[in-house]
Amino acid sequence: MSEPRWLTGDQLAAWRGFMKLLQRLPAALESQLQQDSKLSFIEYHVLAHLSDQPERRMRMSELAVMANTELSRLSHMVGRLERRGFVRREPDPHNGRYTQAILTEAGYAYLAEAAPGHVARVLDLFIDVLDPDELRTLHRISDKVLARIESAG
Amino acid sequence: MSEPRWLTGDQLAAWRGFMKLLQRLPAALESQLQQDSKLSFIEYHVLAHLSDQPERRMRMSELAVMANTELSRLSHMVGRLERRGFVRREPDPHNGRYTQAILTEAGYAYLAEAAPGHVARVLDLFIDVLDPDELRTLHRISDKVLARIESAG
DNA sequence: CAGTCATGTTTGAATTTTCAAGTGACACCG
DNA sequence: CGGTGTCACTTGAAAATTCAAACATGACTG
Repeated sequence: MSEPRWLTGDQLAAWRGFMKLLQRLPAALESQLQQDSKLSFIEYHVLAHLSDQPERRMRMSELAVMANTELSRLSHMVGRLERRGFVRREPDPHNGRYTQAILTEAGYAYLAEAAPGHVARVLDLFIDVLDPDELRTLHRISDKVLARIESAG
Repeated sequence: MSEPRWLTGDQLAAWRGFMKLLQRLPAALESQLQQDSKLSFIEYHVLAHLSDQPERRMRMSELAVMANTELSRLSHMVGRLERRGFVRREPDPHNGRYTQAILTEAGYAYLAEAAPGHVARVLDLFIDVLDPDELRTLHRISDKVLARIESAG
């Protein structure tokens, strides 16, 4: 058994800061969405992804990937959004195994109302704080780490 | 009502990538901890912060700040850790309003088992993927965004 | 020194998420 | 075509989290 390797002081400080960000930024965005639109971060993104789609509809499993969530969680979540009238579900006419989630008119309207406030907060708390170079670096960092996560399984 | 501002293409791409990271990195770390040590990310950090403390004890409210969590959640969580024998609680002898969470011997031993695997994963998925310059930039980014979140309330 | 107040923490109920098992549609194999 | 299998999704129960209210201790006030 080899001596386990630990983080250097700089690495630890950077990691701690980043972890704090990991916790605080989503919380800050959630709180705005919750307050102004009674939506969670993920619910917002489910609606947003649907609205980007040609027919405002998408398979549950695709949607799960896009929203970075598990199918089961999505299924419960879409059930709730359905009860609110924002989404409805239909079996895919071409293949009954698939279910399509469809953004309703009411859902679209609701999203349109919620979006500007959310985007404003993303700009205010995140985008506008960073200079273009930092944003570029962060983008590269994200891709690198994500690639590593993929390959590590 | 002014035209709401939106993100540029580059900004959007960077934001999307970063959001994905925000979702995937904690999930990847959690899954290792869960698998190898039956601890959630936050539970691990609660134990870790306690172990860093002089007497391996800390007030609940301080601990909540360090672990970036709300007091209520922490209280439930410490209750669970207590049932597992890793932590115990005592009222602060100097001021009965405060509660101190105390890491037990068993909790310390358990953490000592869990730590190397977790650290190895942080190194593997995160630290080792980035060069020192990127890590420095990320550290600066984290501090800037966190400062903005603080000041925005 | 009783009464009110503020603060730190806990508690229980409601909501959400996770986990494991269940269901239904299609594909394939004999 | 009848099984058997697999895939996409749903469901229900268990676990965790959030939310609001309760509680306890000490501080301040008249």
